[in-house]
Amino acid sequence: MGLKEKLAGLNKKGSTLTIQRNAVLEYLYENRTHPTVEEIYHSLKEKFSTISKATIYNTLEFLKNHGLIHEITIEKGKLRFDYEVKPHHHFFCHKCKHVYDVDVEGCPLAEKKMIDGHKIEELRPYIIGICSKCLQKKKDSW
Amino acid sequence: MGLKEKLAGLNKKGSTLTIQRNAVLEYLYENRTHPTVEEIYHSLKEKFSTISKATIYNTLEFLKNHGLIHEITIEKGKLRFDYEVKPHHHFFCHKCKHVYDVDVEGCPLAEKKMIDGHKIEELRPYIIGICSKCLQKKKDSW
DNA sequence: TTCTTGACTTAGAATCATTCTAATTTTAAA
DNA sequence: TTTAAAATTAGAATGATTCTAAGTCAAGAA
Repeated sequence: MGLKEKLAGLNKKGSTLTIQRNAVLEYLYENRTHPTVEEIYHSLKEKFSTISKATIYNTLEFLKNHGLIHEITIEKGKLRFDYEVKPHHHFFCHKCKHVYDVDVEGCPLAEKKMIDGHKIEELRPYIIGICSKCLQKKKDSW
Repeated sequence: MGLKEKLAGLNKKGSTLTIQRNAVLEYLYENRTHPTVEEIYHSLKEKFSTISKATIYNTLEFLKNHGLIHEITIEKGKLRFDYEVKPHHHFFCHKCKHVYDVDVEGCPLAEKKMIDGHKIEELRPYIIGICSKCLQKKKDSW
């Protein structure tokens, strides 16, 4: 979904589109690197010197609850966020700590609404390993 | 894999089977509820009053690195651990914070060693939603 | 426009989870 | 036994997230 479309959805009764919320969503739109909260905060702080970390957290929670962004819990102890909400897999390299998007066809859960009587709201298919770049680095060092 | 089998594997050169490590592994064997670090610590503290949280963390890391247990990062901000290392899905209920085991047949990643040039070491297929019990509670309150 | 009310933002404190440190204890091997 | 390496311990330090209370802003009513 485009940025304008998402922003428009926020400007309805019950929710306010503030410059901070605009800035966070725009940052995620432009940075598809699955940034951490700290990265988002640090970058926005340059533009908006008074922006608070609490606002970053509140806004990310707000955007998540409106289904506009996804939370990623692939790395222990810290949150990352993703502008893309269409179902896709994430690959985490435990060497360089990068998160890669991966497309996997034929997931049997893709269209399911329920499993074992539980209501499915979101899929978080994570893959852990060593990424192609780090594999190459290792080869080079031989 | 049985508990004895896992314990035996630890008693080889390069690794020591201490009573603390024994206790942590045994706790996970007996408690398949995907406990948090705090839960493990709190419970073991009753048996071994001097056991340290650092030991819990060290031991969990040690057992994980030996492939005997799995780390679960399904809930933001805290680690959980699983005695079962055979591939299976986890369902997290964001109402009651329980983690359920779920079997999903036909995962296209099941046998894959590589994807997009990245080396796959571990799959963490997480599902988020509302569990059957919490759905029932909601119905009851109507 | 001005007023009012509720929603949002802010800075910093508080909390919670995890890691680090340095001292002590335990273990395995000589 | 003795010794050296490995493991454990208590508590401090760090890092991430949440909370708090005060101040600011925005949208609708008068």
